[in-house]
Amino acid sequence: MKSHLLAYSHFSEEEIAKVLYHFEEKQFKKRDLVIEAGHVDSYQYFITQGCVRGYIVDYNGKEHNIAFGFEEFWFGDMESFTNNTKAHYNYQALEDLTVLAISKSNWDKISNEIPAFIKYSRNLFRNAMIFQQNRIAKHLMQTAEQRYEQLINENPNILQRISLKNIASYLGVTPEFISILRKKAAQK
Amino acid sequence: MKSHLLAYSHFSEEEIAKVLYHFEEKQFKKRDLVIEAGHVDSYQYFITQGCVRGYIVDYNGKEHNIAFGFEEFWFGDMESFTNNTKAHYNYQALEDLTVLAISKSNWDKISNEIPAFIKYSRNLFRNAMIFQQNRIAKHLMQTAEQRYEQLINENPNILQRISLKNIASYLGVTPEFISILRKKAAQK
DNA sequence: CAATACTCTTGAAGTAGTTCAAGAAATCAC
DNA sequence: GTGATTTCTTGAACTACTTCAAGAGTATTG
Repeated sequence: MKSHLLAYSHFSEEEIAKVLYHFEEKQFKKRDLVIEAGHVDSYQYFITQGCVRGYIVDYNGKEHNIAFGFEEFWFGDMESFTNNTKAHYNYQALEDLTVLAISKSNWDKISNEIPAFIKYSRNLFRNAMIFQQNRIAKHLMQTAEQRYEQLINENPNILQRISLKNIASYLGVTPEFISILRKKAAQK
Repeated sequence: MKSHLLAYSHFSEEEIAKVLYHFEEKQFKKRDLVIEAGHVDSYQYFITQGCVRGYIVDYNGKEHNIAFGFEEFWFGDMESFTNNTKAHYNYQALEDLTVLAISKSNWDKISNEIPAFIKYSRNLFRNAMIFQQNRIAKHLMQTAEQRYEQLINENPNILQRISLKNIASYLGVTPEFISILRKKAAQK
């Protein structure tokens, strides 16, 4: 299962076993918080089943989704993980969730013992960086309507798993406005 | 000069020399394009003097700044560099510019020969990823006014080096609107 | 199988930010 | 140092998106 993903870099069989050995499987119920803002969280999580949303709460108590995660995605509060500081972001299970969790100490241990793992994580980070940069660019270039249409074109199944409200928050608009867009699209 | 930055990871003296050996210094005039969208660019650039803007051009021909770079910053079109595809972004010198450029082949060579370099680049990517994520979060949470004030509070010297127009584009608003905000702030 | 609580929609009124046009101030080029 | 170009400002009209309120539909809970 996980080895499939580890085709991201070049690992030997023993290395894969060694890596996998350092993960622990954890379960969460729908609506549970995996990571809570304000607390230090020294884990990274790899999703094997279910999905999550990452969000931040502003000074008015309003939530803003910054990311979704599905099967075979990594998530975690990277700043908290790296610097042992309090997490800025919350991560909540949107469905019953199974993850493989790895602690910072195990992460560092593997990094020191298995060079391919550093390469693997570097590739992960690089791809995440590219993704985020493209997301910012889209935000600057496109209207809410274009962002919504592109999102559902590129992820046709997302509507089955993520509520309109959460999609709206991710796109940076109100759910009401998405409703208006839908109506408009239906009339065409 | 560069060794200062290489304090990011642990390098021996020889390793630093070996790394530096693979860079070439390049000069650009103010307004020159270092990277041109639509062309493959297989370099990463480390700024020793000057500053740049990264931007993308939309279907209406409008430019949107996605990043600025100053001394001791890296920049490059990571997607083009990694996958040998055409760059999506342009990078333009905003002042006369001196960079240390490293080709993809030298980058890969160093990565294979010097494990500390992979660690170094992984840390760079990780920090970039955190930065971008925080930028997205700010965009979702804050008004243009808050984003502008935070930007100049955190980078008090930026106004001396970056034009209002370019700052506005980076923040995702029109220059006219920044003018309005300034007037409003001055009246307080 | 009610009761409660979310989710999505609709509409009317409001606001943050845009567009266009034009002028003043600063910078650049020769 | 003068003409040309670019930068910043101002104002008036406009629009993309928000807010608030209320109702219908769908899940979730005991």
